[in-house]
Amino acid sequence: MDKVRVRFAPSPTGFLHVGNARTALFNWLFARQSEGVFILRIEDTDIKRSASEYESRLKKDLCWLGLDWDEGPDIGGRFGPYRQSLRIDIYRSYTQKLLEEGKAYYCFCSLQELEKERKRAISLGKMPVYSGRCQAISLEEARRRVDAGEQAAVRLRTPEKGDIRYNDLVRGTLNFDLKLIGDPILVRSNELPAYNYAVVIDDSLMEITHVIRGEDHISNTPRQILIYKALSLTPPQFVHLSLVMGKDNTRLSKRHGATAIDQFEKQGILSSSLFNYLALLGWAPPEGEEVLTKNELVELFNLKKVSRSAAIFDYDKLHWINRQHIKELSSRQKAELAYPYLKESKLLPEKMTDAHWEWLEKAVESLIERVDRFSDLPEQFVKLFEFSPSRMEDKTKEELETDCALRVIYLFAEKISRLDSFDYDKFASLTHEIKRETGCKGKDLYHPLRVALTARDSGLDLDKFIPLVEKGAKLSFPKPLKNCSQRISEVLNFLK
RNA sequence: GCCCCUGUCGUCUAGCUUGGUCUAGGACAUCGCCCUUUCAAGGCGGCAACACGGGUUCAAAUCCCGUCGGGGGCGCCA
Repeated sequence: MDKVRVRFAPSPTGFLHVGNARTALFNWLFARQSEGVFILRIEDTDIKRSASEYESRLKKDLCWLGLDWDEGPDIGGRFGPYRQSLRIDIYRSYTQKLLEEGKAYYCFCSLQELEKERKRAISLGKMPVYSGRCQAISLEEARRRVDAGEQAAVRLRTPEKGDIRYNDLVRGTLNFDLKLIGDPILVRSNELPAYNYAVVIDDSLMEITHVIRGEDHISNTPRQILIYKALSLTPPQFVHLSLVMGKDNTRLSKRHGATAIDQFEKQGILSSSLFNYLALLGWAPPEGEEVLTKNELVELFNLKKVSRSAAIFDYDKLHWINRQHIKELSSRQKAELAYPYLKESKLLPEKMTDAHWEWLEKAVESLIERVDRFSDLPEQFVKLFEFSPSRMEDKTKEELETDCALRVIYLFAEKISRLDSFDYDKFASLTHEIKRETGCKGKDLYHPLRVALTARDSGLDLDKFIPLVEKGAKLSFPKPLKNCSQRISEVLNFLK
């Protein structure tokens, strides 16, 4: 079998979004697992909408996701250039050939005329198809008119009867009636190639073996096959992927949540998590194990097993997968990933000492399991830094005012004031004494202490909380961390 | 409107090619229980689907036909 060559061919008219990214990812996965070549080609023939900022954003996002290309703009390759705007001469030479052979013809119809015909066809309940009116104009006459400055597009002359069928790797045989396909535009009157034409020439010249793209291209495929035929070229294997939808079953868009790839990055979704989730959208691993690394996915992926029906993007599952991937990180990695969010929230200083990092590693290790993205971490850290008995909820405050609670807290305050240092071991022995002296135990003993130390009725285990607060109190933070003894005396003041 | 694609738990899916092993499996979400001084995490368990109607067959999620639903396309956009 020939070496697999696939391509991702975005037009630089917007950011890389989930749908495109998944198409790119499936192409990449297929290329890597078959030890083939993954090509990036920029389809920038729509000069009005294309912009180079988008191209660099696209490339940046692909890199972040870990989709590296073997041939493409900037890095080049044997089949360049990889930007369509640089290939205009190539298309032009093919056009001349088609025109001479009579396989294509100039069309002088105005946009208004065409629009009118289209509307009429629809109102008659028919598929709008170009009438073929300009087919009769001879090449000599057409050239004369073009030289005289008349605007003309170039159309492919297609057969009127019969059908076009092709095999789609995930959908099987697809059949299209030629009566419903008009003569497609090859070259627009501004002399730039139309999408269907440029794609065929590029895919063929770049020796693409498999065209893996979105389902929205299914109906372009017969037109493209017609172009391959006119050019005496062999079409590649086509693979049409179903589309990605939002919760309400409409095409995924901003109102469903994040859709641009860099938004996920900003939220603290690991690229390995998005990669993993995207691969699972429309495909399932044979053994059912869903949390997978890039390498495992390359190994297990099977293009033929891709689902034919549209899939809804599920943020919950993405988040769950992200959690699983975060767990695999080392403490240091977690801390480094968490830091920017915490610095941004003014919880951590600009300059971090070794002691800060050591503390942060422990803090993140304890708190990360309560969130599924790094962007949610600051609100967990706030619970550590913020201690204000006066802002306690009434319900929580009441829990402090029971008989047992009051006795426990006062006794604890008295005992802690006699210590010059505090840690969890000391906490354990104090509570042991308090239990003996007050007779309060279990929840009656621990819960008041939790509330007194945190001003909240839920949170970290105290064996994690106490060391964090005690060690943190010795470090400098934008907003200082109070130690246990400070906290208890504030609560006492508050209760008076 | 016309053409094309598609239809298994709320969601992603396994099973469908080669009917029986499917009282339809897994995962997310949800609910409950356990663990636990709280919350979270974790462990265990529950709820929950073959779109509908006809065939074919001893037997259909699996094959055939129809209906309905969802999506896409119908550009000198890509």
